[in-house]
Amino acid sequence: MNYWLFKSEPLAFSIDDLEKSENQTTYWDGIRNYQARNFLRDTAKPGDLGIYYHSNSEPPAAVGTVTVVSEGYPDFTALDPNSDYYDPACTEEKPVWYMVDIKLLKKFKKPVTLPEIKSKDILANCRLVAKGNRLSVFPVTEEEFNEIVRLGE
DNA sequence: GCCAACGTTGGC
DNA sequence: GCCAACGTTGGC
Repeated sequence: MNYWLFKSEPLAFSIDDLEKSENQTTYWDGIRNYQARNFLRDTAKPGDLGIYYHSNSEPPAAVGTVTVVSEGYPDFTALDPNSDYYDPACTEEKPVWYMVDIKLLKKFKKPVTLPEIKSKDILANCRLVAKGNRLSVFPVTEEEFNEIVRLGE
């Protein structure tokens, strides 16, 4: 069982978009960073839990919880020339990029803002608050996950 | 809009 | 293999 933080710009795909999706499930596409790719391909498993986080929003905030509902599998948007995420280096045989499916568990009653997260000692070592963190998916500890959930309820 | 941090690219 | 240039992310 792993715990993750999934970061998304709400203008691109918000938690409300996820809520409106069929079965409140979506494929987490567009990851084009090798470290994040490795997490999705090699480590993420069905049943894993995650925090859904809105970046580039006012304020930046954790807004809910999700669960992983698939193994990592090739991100087909990389093969689609019409996709923003098209990567001409990818083929069906060598997909390079991977994604997982995630399902909404619960929207927080109140968003847990980045300043609030930064104010908690328990979350001081979370990668989210690490300087220069740019990964759009990364692991968090069970304690960090539970603390953010507690703050959001 | 600015800029720090970081990943990637490509010339050498 | 080095590293400068460039693009992107994301908080502020």
